[in-house]
Amino acid sequence: MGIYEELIERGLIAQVTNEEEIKNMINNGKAVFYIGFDCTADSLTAGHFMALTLMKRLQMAGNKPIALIGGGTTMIGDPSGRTDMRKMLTREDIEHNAECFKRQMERFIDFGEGKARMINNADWLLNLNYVDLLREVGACFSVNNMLRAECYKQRMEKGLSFLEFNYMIMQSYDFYYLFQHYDCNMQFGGDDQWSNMLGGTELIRRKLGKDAHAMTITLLTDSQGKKMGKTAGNAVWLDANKTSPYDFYQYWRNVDDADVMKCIRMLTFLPLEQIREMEGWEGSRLNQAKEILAFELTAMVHGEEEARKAETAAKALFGGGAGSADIPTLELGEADLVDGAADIMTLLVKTGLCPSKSDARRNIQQGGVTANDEKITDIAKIFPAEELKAGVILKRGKKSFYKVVLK
RNA sequence: GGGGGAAUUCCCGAGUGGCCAAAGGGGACAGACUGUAAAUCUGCUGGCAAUGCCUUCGAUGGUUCGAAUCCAUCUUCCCCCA
Repeated sequence: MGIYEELIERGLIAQVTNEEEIKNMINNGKAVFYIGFDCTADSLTAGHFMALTLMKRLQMAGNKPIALIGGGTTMIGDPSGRTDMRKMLTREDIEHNAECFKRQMERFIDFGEGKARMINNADWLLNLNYVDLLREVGACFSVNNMLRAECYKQRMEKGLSFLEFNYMIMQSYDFYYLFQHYDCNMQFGGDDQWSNMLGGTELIRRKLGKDAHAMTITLLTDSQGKKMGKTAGNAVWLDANKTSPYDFYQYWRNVDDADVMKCIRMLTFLPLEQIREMEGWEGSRLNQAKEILAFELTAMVHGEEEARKAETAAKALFGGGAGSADIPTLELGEADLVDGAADIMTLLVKTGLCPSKSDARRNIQQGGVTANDEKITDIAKIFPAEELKAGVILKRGKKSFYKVVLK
């Protein structure tokens, strides 16, 4: 079974320009492909994760990935899949973000000599001359066709700035540039990138008379059709400082029943035989699948050790016992005490379990707070120093907890 | 360039001088039920030294005892005409 067949079975491929040629190319390790990453934040997210694993899969099959950092395209902002314009980022922000991306990607992809490359499209896009560009590639694009592209269609309702309209041209130019300078013969991207990607193959055909390929990855959506990798509108980050390994683990541990197997198939590197066996799991047995999913992904992003810690912490907490050392801890000093003690609401806020005291009060009043497994009913509850020295485990709701220790 | 309309709390969206920290819905959070799932029901949803006080209805300035609401200027967006 070739890598192409594997990708199909895992449900990763959405659209391709030419199935036969692409299959041949990647099964034989002949592809030099790129995936673009726009650096709109200072960390990659779970949404990028699938693209990273795809790069890795293809790399393992002998193909050469190019991670294209969008230092230039981010200056414009991709309107695809957006109903409003992105906020404009400064050049410094973008450079900083690109640096962060680079560090994170190095964990997944082997950028060793001749194995993969990381390139920033700022290197060529930022120096383009407007008139030259218009003459060179502008002539190859039909506005009529561009407007027909799905990504612009939606925006025709809400408004689309000329700036964003040019995104497709920039992305196409990237492909054109990489094709010429790096022998890049294929582009990968999320399915929402399809029209932008076709722009590139079209440009290469017109300018150079050669064929280049494009292939899109199925977007990871949940059973309700929403993009996965977000909680309450916030991204799940790959950076441990922005989303702790424990939270990352919990995100996947908590996916819907309906979505587990899909996630395992699409995101993990478990062998297909093993996955096929799991397909039949139902009901509460799916909890096992969720544990596997969460562990596998956390291990990939944060390393096995962190994954194990997250797992034991979770098991200890949900299993009843609460003695694990691997749970997030807040260390207090004498200075944090008032009259040799600390009150519950302040602790809840200090640990970040509650965003404000008002919220802390609400949670207590609704019976959602426990300390060492004892329900707290008094919003004025005080913990004396001796108790804090031994360590107190605070829980807000079922899934958030923090250990507080007085040093 | 001309004309018309809009901006409200996490999101959608009511509110057109005091009864407005601002209806309703969605989401989020908590509780019950469960399998750390889904569905359902209940509560809750600006902050604080909390029967009160402070900050918030695009921005700034003004009118008024009192402004989300009225006026002026500005910003952004949408629609129509060119």
